[in-house]
Amino acid sequence: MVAELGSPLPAAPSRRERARQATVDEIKATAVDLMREHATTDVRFTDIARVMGMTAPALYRYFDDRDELLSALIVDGFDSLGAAVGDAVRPLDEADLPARWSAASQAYRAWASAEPQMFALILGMPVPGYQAPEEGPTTEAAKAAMSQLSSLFVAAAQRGELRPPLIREVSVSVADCEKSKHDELCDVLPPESFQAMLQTWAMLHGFVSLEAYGHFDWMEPEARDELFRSHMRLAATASGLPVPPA
Amino acid sequence: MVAELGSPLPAAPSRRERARQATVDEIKATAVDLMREHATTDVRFTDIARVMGMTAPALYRYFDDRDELLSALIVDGFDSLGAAVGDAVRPLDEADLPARWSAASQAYRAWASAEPQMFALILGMPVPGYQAPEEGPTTEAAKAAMSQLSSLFVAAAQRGELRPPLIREVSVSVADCEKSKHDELCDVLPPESFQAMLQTWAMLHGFVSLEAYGHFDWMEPEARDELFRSHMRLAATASGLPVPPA
DNA sequence: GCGATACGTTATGCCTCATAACAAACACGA
DNA sequence: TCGTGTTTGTTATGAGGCATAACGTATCGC
Repeated sequence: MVAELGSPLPAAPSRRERARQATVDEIKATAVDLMREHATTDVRFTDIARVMGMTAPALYRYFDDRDELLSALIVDGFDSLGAAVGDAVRPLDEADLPARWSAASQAYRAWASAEPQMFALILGMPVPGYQAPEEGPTTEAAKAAMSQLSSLFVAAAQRGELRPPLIREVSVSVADCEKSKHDELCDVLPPESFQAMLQTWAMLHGFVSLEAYGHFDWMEPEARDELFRSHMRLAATASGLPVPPA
Repeated sequence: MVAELGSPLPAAPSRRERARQATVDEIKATAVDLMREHATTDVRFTDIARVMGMTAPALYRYFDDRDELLSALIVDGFDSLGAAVGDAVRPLDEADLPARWSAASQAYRAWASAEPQMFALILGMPVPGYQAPEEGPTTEAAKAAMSQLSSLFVAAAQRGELRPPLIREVSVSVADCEKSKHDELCDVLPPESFQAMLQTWAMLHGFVSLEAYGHFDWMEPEARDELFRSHMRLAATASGLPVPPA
């Protein structure tokens, strides 16, 4: 034993544990592939196992039942969405808030359009068997994903670039804000800006939902792109986020 | 035969036809009840039949398969949504466009919150087996429901009360408008207003989706109500619809 | 009333979820 | 190196849903 100092390492992953984790990952990846392929959130253990060259009951060694797999996919979905937005924003100049907002919203949109099933899974109708556990892992993941958006408002506020929103009447109080589990916002953001952030999310989500579910299919892609850009320009204008000078 | 003049009557509904129609209606109503009860769009023929005191195979006399029942429910859903909005707007003063917009959006929201499953069915992720037939009955129904919203824009335009929208850069052309199958709009509405209408729909839909699927549950109902009102005020302001003086 | 049609039943086949019982592979200490 | 217990896979089995088939029975129109 050379490494007496092994204690800081978080539970050295044994060979078996790594293999198990790889299988878990493969199951989830296969499930997502099948969802994409069949354009549905309905995924069959049978199919996953067949693609993986296994039999269905083997999957129960890794997930107690279909709902548990679904929960795991939801967590991953939030992570993936949050990561997509984060990756899009990170390389940009911290001072260029319009660019960051544009990139963030485009990433949200692109993720949803690329993976409409995952999008439906995490932000659409709650799945039958699955109910979000109070304070469970999915709640945490959701918070992390959403904070990618809220951090833009915080940054704008801290830089003094956050204008008051178009709609001033405050209907969401500080108490409401705290219930949203994003405590860090409530101190920094004036209530009317927190409210504007929710409205911005609603605007973004509305467009992205309609598009991801095919309700804008009648439009040419270029027109959709332009419509989205103008929609986000409107969102920024209305919420007090900095907008590009042009 | 007293009624020789029967010909204008549209195919006198025979006793049998009425009974059949009643059964069809009961099946659909039972399906909707079960969807509501189980909070899912997944409905079992077995359950429907059990509730109705029948056996499952009997339902196949009325619907070829589950998808056909689903399609029928989708058509009904659009009709119901359109009717809900229409009923809310109809009694109001035709000149009071702010009130009509407020009532229409509230009706849209109330319908979705009362029947989140139906809402998901018609405007959420397309259901696995079901694909919207080109020019099929669901398309027509969808058009009718959406025209409840667009008619507000038309009315405003015809009364000369439609302001130019906040966002002027036109990204949706007349050609795009015509592809939306709402031909009557494209002559009356300037392109920027058609674009604004789409954005208004996206705003409305975004809020309503998030709320219907429980993502605003952390807010008090009163705060949600107020947030919605301010969101719709913003939508009207941004799109050029008349807003209440206050 | 009688023939045709519509409606509902039971019986059946196939598929999926899920569990049980069993077999092979592996890890690890004596 | 070998043996023992754990992990991971298999096949076998049962419950339940979709869908069809085959078969009575009620109802409608003439």
